[in-house]
Amino acid sequence: MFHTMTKQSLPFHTSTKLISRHFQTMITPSWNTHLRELTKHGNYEQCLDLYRQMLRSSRAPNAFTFPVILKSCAVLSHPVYGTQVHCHVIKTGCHSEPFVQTGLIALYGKCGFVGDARKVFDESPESQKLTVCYNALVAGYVRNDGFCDGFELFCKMRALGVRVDAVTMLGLIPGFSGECGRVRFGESLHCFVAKSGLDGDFCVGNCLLTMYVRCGAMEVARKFFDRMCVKEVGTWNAMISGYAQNGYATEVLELYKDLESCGVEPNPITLVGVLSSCAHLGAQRIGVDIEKKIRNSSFKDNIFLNNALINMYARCGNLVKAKEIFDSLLEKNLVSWTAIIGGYGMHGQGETAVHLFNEMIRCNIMPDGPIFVSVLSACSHAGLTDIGLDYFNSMKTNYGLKPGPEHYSCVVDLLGRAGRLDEAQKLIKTMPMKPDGAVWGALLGACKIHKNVDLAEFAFDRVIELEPTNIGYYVLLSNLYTEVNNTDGILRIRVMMREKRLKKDPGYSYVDHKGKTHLFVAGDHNHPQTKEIYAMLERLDELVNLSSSSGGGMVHSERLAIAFALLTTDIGQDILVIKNLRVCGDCHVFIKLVSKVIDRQFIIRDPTRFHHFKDGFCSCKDYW
DNA sequence: GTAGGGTTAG
Repeated sequence: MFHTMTKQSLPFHTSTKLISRHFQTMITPSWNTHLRELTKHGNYEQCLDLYRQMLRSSRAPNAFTFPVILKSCAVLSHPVYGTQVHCHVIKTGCHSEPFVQTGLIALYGKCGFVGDARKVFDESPESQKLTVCYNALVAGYVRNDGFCDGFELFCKMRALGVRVDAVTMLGLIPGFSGECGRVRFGESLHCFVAKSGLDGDFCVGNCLLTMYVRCGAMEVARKFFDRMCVKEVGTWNAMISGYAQNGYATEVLELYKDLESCGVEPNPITLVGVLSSCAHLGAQRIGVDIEKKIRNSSFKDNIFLNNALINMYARCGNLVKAKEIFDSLLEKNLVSWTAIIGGYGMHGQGETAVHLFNEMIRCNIMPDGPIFVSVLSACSHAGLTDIGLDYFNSMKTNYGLKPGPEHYSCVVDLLGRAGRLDEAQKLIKTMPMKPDGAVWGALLGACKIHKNVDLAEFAFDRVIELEPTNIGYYVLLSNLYTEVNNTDGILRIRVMMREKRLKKDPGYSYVDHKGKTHLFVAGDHNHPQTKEIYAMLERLDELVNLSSSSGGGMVHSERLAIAFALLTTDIGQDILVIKNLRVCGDCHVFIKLVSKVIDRQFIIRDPTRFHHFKDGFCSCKDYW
């Protein structure tokens, strides 16, 4: 990997020849100074390049050279070259130098060779092992899934009386993240940190906060966050990203407002978290403000931010804007493609999604697992069943990718929507892993569309075994029973829900109109324009019934929302964003049909939960 | 003149 470095990566804008002559006259300490300067400014590649020149000039590295070089290897994750440097260390007799040993332990720990790190650690005499040495190994263990070994070493430090400091905690704390069950251990570690007086370090605070977030203990995390005295942008980021990843989108937007009012300057990481929450809520207005901020900033070309913008606009239904940003990107990565393809897919434009995917392949970009989820679900929403199946098969044969349960659930959905329920069932039987809730849920959804009660009951039993509190599945089966007039079934589900104390939130749909968000629930009569809305709905139902038998898949609140939207939006407006409509085949058929009849284009965004509403309809709140 | 750590983006 070392030979890949270019001459351009050398320091100074002079020729290699000149540099060589310049450095040949130098003694080792001068080389060391240059090397140190380079790493100080984060120029690790150049540092290694200069080290190579040093060797070519027959200048022997010393105990001051190696820590710098090992650090560079560690940061760049160059284990192969790092091992070569280890040989140089031995040749020059520097292997017993404590600074060099620590560098080696850190290098091996960072590159995943924790066994080698341990070897170096064990070879070092006990009297020479200081806190830094332990810290490097503790962090090495924790990073490489060796939490128990790391914790054991930490206990040994305390038993031996080796000083434990903030950096020890920074290496150890991430090991307490993960499953919810560990949050108690995390809290006890937190107690230790506080007792030791190490909680004053804001890095340790950030680390503890992230630990709670990763445990999914959001309330504990928030309490801790509120109590933290020093909050720098990283602290806010840990909390914002934590909320965003755990689906607390409204909390993210609230926290972002707090951040702004505290005068903290957000960085790209902050904004990515906020944009992803805008995407979830359909809060395009805030997204637009953030885009303005980005365009006027130094990070306007940040690929993560641009991808987040594409994702936000696409999910908010503004595919034109999403595509505009996508096209303007000089550098597109797999995430950019996934965002735009997913966007077209979720709005029923499967053909465009597939076309873009093919274009991506033509550009020699290797697809990965997540992009196949976007492509497969695009195919299933657009009814491109066989194309979707071909893509699924190509995952393994053309790209060597192993389909995960998320891909199987897409294909079950794909087959199921097309009415190929037997094949869907067969596919589940041949899955190389245990089917998860989403797989059985997809089958259940398909059974609902095709009114197959027996198979639906079978899938339902499986899915509630895996996700007993997911109300959606109970509602799905109950709705199917309603459609086939199975009163016993409806009652049975109702009893089950009561026994499990599951309560369904009323389904609602909403439409943005002139700065107000109008919200509808089934059978809603609260809206001031109720009369006109119901008249319009009647007309629409008539139109749809005349043209096709489809359209029955939409619930009442959705149809009310559409009727209202058609009544109120300005003539000449060609894009209408209707929110919280379920993205399903029937829904798209209905929308397409209506837009054809009234000669307007509809964009539909995916379902979302929105907490800030009153009964009936709500006015524009802070977010819109 | 040197060394150890964490947060982050579909």
